[in-house]
Parts: sequence; structure tokens; C-alpha cells
Amino acid sequence: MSPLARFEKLDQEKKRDILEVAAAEFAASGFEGASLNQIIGNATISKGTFYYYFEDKFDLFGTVFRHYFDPKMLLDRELIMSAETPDEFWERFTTSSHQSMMLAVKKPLAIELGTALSALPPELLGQGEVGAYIAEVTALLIEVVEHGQKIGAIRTDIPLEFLIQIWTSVDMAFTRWSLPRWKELDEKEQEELMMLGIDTYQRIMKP
Amino acid sequence: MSPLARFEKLDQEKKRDILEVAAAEFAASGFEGASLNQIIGNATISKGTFYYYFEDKFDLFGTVFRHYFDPKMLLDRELIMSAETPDEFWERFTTSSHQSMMLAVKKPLAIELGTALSALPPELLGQGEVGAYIAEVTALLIEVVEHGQKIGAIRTDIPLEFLIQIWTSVDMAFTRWSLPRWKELDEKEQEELMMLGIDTYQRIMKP
DNA sequence: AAAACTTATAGACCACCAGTTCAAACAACT
DNA sequence: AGTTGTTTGAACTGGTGGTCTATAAGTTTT
Repeated sequence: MSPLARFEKLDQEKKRDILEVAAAEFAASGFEGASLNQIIGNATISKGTFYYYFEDKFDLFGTVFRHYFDPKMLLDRELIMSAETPDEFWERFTTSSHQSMMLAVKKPLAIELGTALSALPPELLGQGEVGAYIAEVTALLIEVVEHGQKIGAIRTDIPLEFLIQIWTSVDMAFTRWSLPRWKELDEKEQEELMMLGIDTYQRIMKP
Repeated sequence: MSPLARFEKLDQEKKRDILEVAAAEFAASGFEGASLNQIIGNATISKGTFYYYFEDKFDLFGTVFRHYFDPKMLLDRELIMSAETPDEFWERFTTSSHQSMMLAVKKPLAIELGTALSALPPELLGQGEVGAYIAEVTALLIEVVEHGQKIGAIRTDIPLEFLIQIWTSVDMAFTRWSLPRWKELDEKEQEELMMLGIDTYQRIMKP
């Protein structure tokens, strides 16, 4: 039986415990910086047990990531793809951004995990679940941006991948700025901050 | 005599050798990931010799960074501060960006070192030469942006530090995109790409 | 010229920590 | 009693950054 299958049918509680501990460690120290010994120590399982349930450290990272990171934290594909005019596009983009922020506020660890992901050593980037996830998200972003271009909501005078790179880096900057402050803000201020973010995206991406 | 002083009066050639090897290693693997053993191996000096010339690994990083990274790769302070109208501001900003790109093309390692710097463990961020450098650059950016705001070249409806964070992340995205492609482009294409970058900065920062 | 002292270099060694393997023990169920 | 699934922790391999002692080379003092 594969480690993964074994892990799946483990006690709900123990599973959650391991995932939480590992997520915290990866979020705090990144993939390479995270200490396996620390993780199994905090989760109170032994070395042997760990390797009974996971292939290796990277496998654990993949499992944790998949568990915590919902692609909806980036974009609501269905919603945006249904837009047919630029106004619709940006209106739905706004709604999607709101959703994303709500999810991010609920799972702040996920953002840190995303940062850990983007700092992964290049030789691992294509491998395992993580590699599949990256491919999936890249395809998603390209699809959405291309659709935006087709209906005239997004500029076409700039290479697609370049635009996506700028956007993701701004997205990350925005999220990392907003998240720690979010709870301190009242609803009106939250709305203003959100609109500031959306406005920035539009400034960058509109034709 | 301090390690630094000793290093200063070492053979020009040996000095350059050590700095080059160390820069390559830090650029490739970041500060934590870089292996001191690898560095002294490639520079063909012994452990003892290394610790005769440097306090520790972080000291080496600081020395390398200072040697490779010119703040002018970010901005030409004097030039931009002399602007008195928005048009002047953005015209000089454009000139400054050109300069930066020329420097970056000449010293591609410096960009990677910048990335290594921004991934430094937080407890080191304030220390040593590196800490001083970060403080210096932060002050520089604030000064320039505030000046831009005063003369109406830069928007004021968004928190200063937030704006700077967005800008630096876009700057990094732009540089990382352009640098590998730069040499393949003819002069006209280079100019176009450059203007694309400037345009993006303006979209984000203009009122 | 010899002795004393300084500067520079080498590399063995240290304590520590990493991720991983494995044989043995334990628990549950047939 | 035997079989299967689960857990343990010691041991292993291979690194890390950093210390320390011995020695070689160079310089100054006697």
C-alpha cells in the first residue's frame, strides 16, 4: 500500500494534527528551511511513522499544499470566463478578488505556503503534486487573461507571460500588505483597500 | 587588525577571485543555501584563511553585496530629485531607468544578489553592512516618491509604503523578465521593452 | 647571523543537524 | 499461534558553519 493511501485512512484527528504542524513549519521557514525533525517533534510522531505515511519531505509539502491552497484564492475561473464585455469582465474580476481575499483571511497560512512554493528549488518545481499544481494554475491564468484580451478587457500590447508575471507579483505584494492589516480595518476601510487593489490591477492590465 | 582591513590589502587578484566565486554561489543558492565549503573550495583557499579575512559567512555576503550592488541600479537620486514638474519627473525617471538597465545588463549577478538579499532571514536583515544598505535604500525610495508626490507626479491616494512595495515588486518582475532576453533584442526592440516597463510604472504611480 | 615576534595558511576537528533507512517490537485480528 | 498493519528510535550518511592548533613565511630586534 502506498504511503499516500495509508495517510488517507488515518484518524481524522491525527491527520489534521500533522497537516497543521507541517503547514505552520513550512509557512514559517519555507520548504528547505523547514525542519522535518521539528515537524515530527511538534506532531509527536516518530521518524519511522512519518516515513510510513509519506515518501519524503517533498511529498509532505505537496500534501500540505494541496490541503491548504485552493486555486480559488487566486481566481474564480468560471465566474470570470462567463464575462462577455470589458465591464462585465472587470466587475466579475472584482467579485472574484473579494472572494479571494475572504479565503485568504480565513487561511492566512495558505499565503505563506504560496510564498514557500515560489521559493522552491527549481529542480523540484516540475515534480510531484506541486508540479502538477503549478502547471494547472499557469494554464488557468493564461486562459483567463486570453479571454480578457479577446473581449477587449485586457491590453494586448505586452507579452502574455510578462503580463502574468507582473500581475502575480503585484497580487502577492497586495495580499502581503493587506492581510496583516485586514482585521484592524472596519468594513468601509476594507472596501477602500480592496478597491485600491482592483484599481491597481486595472491600471496595469487595461488596454 | 580586523578581518576586513586584512581583506582590503590582499592581492587584487585573490580578492577578485574570492568575491567572484562567492557572488556566483550566493546568486545561485541564496544566502542560507550557499555553501561556505563550496566557496572556499572554488576559490582554493582554506577554512583558516577564510576566517582570517572574514568574520563569518554573513560578513562575506555583506562584502560581496557592497561590491556588486550599486544603488544606482535602482534609481539615480540626484537626477530625479532635480525634477520640478511631473513631465520632468517622468522624463528623468525614464533616463534613470535606462541607466539602471545598462548597469544590470553589465552585472547580471547583482540582480540575483538582490533576490538573495530579499530572502534573507529576518533576524539578519538589520545587521551589518547589509542592514545599513537596506536602510539607506529604503530612505532613498521614500525620498524620491515623496518628492514625486510633492510636485504632483505621483498619486497620493495610496499609502507610501504600499506604493513602494508594489513598485519594487514590479521592478523586480520587469528586470527578471527583461534581463535574460535583453541581448537577443536589437536596439529598437530594447527601446520598446524599456518603454513598456516605464509605462507600467507610470500606470501604477501616476495620480 | 640568530633569536623573537608577526602574519598568513592549512586542514583536522568539533558539535550539530539534515533527511532517510531499517530491524525489531507492538497491537489487532483471524 | 500466526499474520498483518503500525510504530518506534537508534543508526547512518553526509553535510553545515565555525574553532583551533601547528606550521610556514616574513619581518624586526638583538
